Amino acid sequence: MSDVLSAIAQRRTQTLTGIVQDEIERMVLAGDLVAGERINEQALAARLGVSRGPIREATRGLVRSGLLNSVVNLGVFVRQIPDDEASEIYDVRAVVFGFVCQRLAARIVPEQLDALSELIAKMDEAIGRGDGASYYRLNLSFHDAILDFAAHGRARQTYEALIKETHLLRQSALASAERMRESNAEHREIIAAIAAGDGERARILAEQHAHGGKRRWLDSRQESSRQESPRQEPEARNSA
Amino acid sequence: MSDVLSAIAQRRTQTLTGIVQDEIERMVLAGDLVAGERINEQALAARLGVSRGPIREATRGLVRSGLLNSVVNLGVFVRQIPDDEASEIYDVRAVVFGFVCQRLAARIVPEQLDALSELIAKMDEAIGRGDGASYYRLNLSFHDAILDFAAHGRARQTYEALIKETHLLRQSALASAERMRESNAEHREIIAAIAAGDGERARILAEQHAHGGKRRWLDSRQESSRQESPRQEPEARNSA
DNA sequence: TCAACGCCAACTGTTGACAGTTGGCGCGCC
DNA sequence: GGCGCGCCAACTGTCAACAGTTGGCGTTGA
Repeated sequence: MSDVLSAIAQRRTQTLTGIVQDEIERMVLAGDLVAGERINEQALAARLGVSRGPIREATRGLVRSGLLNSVVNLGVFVRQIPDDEASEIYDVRAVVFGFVCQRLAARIVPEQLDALSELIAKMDEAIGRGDGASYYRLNLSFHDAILDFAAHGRARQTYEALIKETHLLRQSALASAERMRESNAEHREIIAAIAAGDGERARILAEQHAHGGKRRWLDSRQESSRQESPRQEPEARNSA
Repeated sequence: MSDVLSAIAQRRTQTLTGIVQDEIERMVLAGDLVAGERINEQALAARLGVSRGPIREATRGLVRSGLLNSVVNLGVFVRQIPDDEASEIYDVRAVVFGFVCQRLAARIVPEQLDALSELIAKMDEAIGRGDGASYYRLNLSFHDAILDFAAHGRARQTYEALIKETHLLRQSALASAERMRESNAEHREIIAAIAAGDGERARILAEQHAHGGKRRWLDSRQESSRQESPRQEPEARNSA
């Protein structure tokens, strides 16, 4: 948090709103703010040493991008994604990821292929060590690398926006070794198709992989189904 | 414009920011604000009878959704989409539209099929009359109907966000009768595949159709290539 | 004549204050 | 004791004012 304050002090070059926006986004994605929680403007303003203006502007932006949820006269809340909508997000993510992999198959260069293979190997190692946290991180890097190499700014942007929303889902990272192994096997297949220049196959596999993520999420959800009921979130009540 | 004022007066139920946001979005999409133009906070605030706060919050949201572009200390500008990015937007739009059509093929009901066929027939009529404006409107309705019938909220949301951005492109509607005819023939093929329940084919055709839109845009762009050079827009200059 | 410097108006970034709303707490009535 | 009403604190929505920055215009000097 102190580095946040310093950021505000230092960079007068970028606007406070931008900094606050990044900070709120970070807090949400890091889990400092859990889904359904209200964001207290005054408190946050005081904590970041700014007035409520920049806070409000920042939240307005995050509302638009789907991370937050605004209710008139009650404030903004960290968005709670209903199950059916989460499912839809996975669907769209799948087709975008499929497109990206297909594109990558047509333009990948050897050193990129090496980098991806190395990530897969490292993920295997992490699974062997039972190191779920490392696997999670490597998995993100893997998908990041693919997005990078595909060099399609808009696909990347769309994909990342969707990813951020799925981060709002509960316990996204709790994966069994079995599931990790399954997932990494799919990675290997995708890369093989990309390496072979078979875009059509890469796309199909990538879509299946993303749908696998959806299935794995559903499974893990079901396992922990009779946990505490999620807190109630005020949903939009627009009369218009 | 007067109805905007009344909206502000009447509905205290929704926030001014929301109304302002809708209004700016409308102005941008309607062409009242052209790409590259700056949005004067004071002037707009005065015109809508509100203070600068709601204006700033509204613009912040639209920046996040890609319609506007903010430069520190200079203000917000109607976003100008570079050609390469426009091309990317068409790409993503294509895969999303493909997905939607594939999905629709698996769930369409007869009356929906009739509605779509009727729209295609009306478009043919419009082409026959040389009525480009009607064709444009019907074309939007057609795609809207498909999005509706597919009943996939997130795909729809993603697609519409992309559509809005392409509306920022210059002269999106100037289409020759030849292009309209070509486009509508593609519509017919897509619907035929959907009617046959052939999702795979519907998807491929839908993607080709969307890419056709990209090509038609490129063509029309090239025709009017040596028009006035687009005004310079201050682009992001984030030092961080 | 031209270039560089400095002043100035306009506008954005930010703040603090005011007004209206919401949900809860306590009091009073049944 | 339970239910309903009204008051109150907290918070959001909105506004007007202040401070800093930017780009342009005029001036001055070579």
